[in-house]
Amino acid sequence: MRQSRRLWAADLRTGTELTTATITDVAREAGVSIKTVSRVLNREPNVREETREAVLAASRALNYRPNLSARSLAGSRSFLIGLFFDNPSPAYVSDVQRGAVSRCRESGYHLTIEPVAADAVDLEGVVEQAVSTLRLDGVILTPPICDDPRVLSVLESVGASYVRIAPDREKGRAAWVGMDDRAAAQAMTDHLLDLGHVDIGFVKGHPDHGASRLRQEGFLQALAERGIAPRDDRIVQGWFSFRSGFEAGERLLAGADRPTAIFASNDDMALGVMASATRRRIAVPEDLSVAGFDDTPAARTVWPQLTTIGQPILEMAAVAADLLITGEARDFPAGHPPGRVFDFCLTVRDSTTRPSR
Amino acid sequence: MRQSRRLWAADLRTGTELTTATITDVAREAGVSIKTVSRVLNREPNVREETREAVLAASRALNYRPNLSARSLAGSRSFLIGLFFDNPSPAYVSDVQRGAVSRCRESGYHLTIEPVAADAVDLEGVVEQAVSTLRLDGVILTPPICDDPRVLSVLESVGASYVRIAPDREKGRAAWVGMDDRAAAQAMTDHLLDLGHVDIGFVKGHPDHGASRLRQEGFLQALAERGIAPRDDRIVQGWFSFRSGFEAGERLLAGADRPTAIFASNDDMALGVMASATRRRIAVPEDLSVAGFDDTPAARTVWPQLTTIGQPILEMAAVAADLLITGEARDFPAGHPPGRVFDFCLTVRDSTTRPSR
DNA sequence: CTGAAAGCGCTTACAG
DNA sequence: CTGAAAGCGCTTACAG
Repeated sequence: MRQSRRLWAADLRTGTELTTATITDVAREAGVSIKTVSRVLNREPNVREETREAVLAASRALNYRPNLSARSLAGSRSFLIGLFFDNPSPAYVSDVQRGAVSRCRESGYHLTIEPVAADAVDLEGVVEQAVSTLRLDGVILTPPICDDPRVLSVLESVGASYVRIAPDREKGRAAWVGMDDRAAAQAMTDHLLDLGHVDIGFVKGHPDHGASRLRQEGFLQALAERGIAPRDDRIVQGWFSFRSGFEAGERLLAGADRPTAIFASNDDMALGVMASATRRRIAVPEDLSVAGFDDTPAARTVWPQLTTIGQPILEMAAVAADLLITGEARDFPAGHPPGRVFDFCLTVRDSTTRPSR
Repeated sequence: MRQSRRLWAADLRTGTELTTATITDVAREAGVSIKTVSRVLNREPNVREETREAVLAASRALNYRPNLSARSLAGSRSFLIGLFFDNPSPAYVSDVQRGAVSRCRESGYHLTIEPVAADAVDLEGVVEQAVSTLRLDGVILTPPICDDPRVLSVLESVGASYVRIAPDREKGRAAWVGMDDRAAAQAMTDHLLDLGHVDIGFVKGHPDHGASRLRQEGFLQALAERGIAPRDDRIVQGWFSFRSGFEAGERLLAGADRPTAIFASNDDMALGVMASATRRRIAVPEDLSVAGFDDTPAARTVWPQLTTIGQPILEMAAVAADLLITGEARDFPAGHPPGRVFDFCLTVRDSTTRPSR
């Protein structure tokens, strides 16, 4: 039974398109078989240039849009990539989305999103359901989801290929993109040391995030290379939140014996440190240099603007999508998945300067 | 020809699932026809409870996941909703996504995203391409895309139903959800007046956004109701950016004749005003009360925390998805689409207090 | 309350 | 270089 009514004649008359042209319509218009249309659209070889042009012309004339459901059902690809995330930060997620979509568009792929809670009881269920019903061609994972063993296992069990952004462990398990957090933290510390600071406070990140450890290592490494012994009371635990940064600032800035600079493991905490300084009438950067990490939009939304570390998140996400689309994320020698380290960018703004004492 | 190999026996042996069960497998397992399985899964009536349970049991046993592509190709629904946005702000978009997805999950829908540039040359093309190839069941539009006549036209021409979030004009054209910007701005102004402020500065929003006009009207209305004549030099143009807020602050706070409170049309500008005050050693809130609008995360990431207006964005987005899923966004009397106004929330924090003079 | 048949719009595997 | 046939996994429309 024919289920949808075609109204080409009517369409031409009224100017309205109630239906969409199918591959059959294009084939008829071009005077070829649907297989040939399929060849042209999929850029398969062995099509005469003349035939090819006729198909393209017919396709354009009818404003043909291949039906993704049909392609997916018949073929092995769904042209859908899934992004699973548990909001590290809206700005970060936004960049990941834009980067991934830009690459997807080049190849006719689309991006579906699945915001999830890292501590959800049925996290695996949500992942499995989405991958199976949508037949996702690939999955992109951001921290901390990218390090959840349950998620990785379920993806592998259903045979889905995936790329991890900034994974912390088991990098030999699947494709990934990331940056060198340790080197970046070291570079920032060097920046402060170069300005003349020798007494630098450090606010640690959330203990569950692998990046926290690496950033601290980079900080200590930089000090060590200059022969500076770190003072235990200058290193304070934080949780990546504004409030934890504020509290760290209160501790580090109490009393006369205080550091001339503070390096916080992310921007939110750096803003907290700045707020604490403001409250104590300690001028930034004149009396205290403050540095962050991440280059969030907020880094430019404070006074003075924050010196921080930026990552090419758009590009990292685009490459993640690329690994999925090209199939590189699926086909790799066991234990040797493709991985790529991106450059960071040390952005010096107004919150750091030479020490006044 | 059979194209995919089924390896049930092997699966059982190895414990790996290389294939996914289909409706045929479930039907066989339950001893019914595929039509009956379809009925149960789609919650259609006329199925014996006993049969129904057998199907459900078989479905669970085989871990059956209906293939969305097949459902979409055969039926009239794709179970896909598209979200088109041009980043008003990452935090806003993030909330919209989470709200929409939460409602989608309840009904087995998924969300695809299409970040677009409002000034893109081929904006219509991107929209048309996505809607046609994905067979989107519905589209959600955020400002300023929701007011782009080209986008609305192309959606209507392909017969897509859509819901606009916070549209500014032609509300009779399609379904929408929104809030009362004027009433919210009036409430904020009343808050400042109630504290005892009579000389209040106002920073206008971006002239292209409908909300800007409404917020200014609310501000003026509140003053008018107390018989206070607005001073022209107390109203400054802004562009919703931190920098424009900072510059507005510099103008409003120069000299001794300055307002005791400033109401900025969004949080970013309010933060700019606060930065300007800090630079001028004007204490907030002691010497100057500052109020914002939007309740962005940054509102709590400053010192003092910002008094502002919050919107139930999650809920608004969930209702938008609901209107699409239930079909209410499609079937409505001409010129009378469903629309819903949500309550705002005046959140008083630390940046506003009684005037000191 | 249940099912057999046809069809959705593509791709795959072959044949020529 | 091109095409006819079969099939992907569902829903629709109909019959009983």
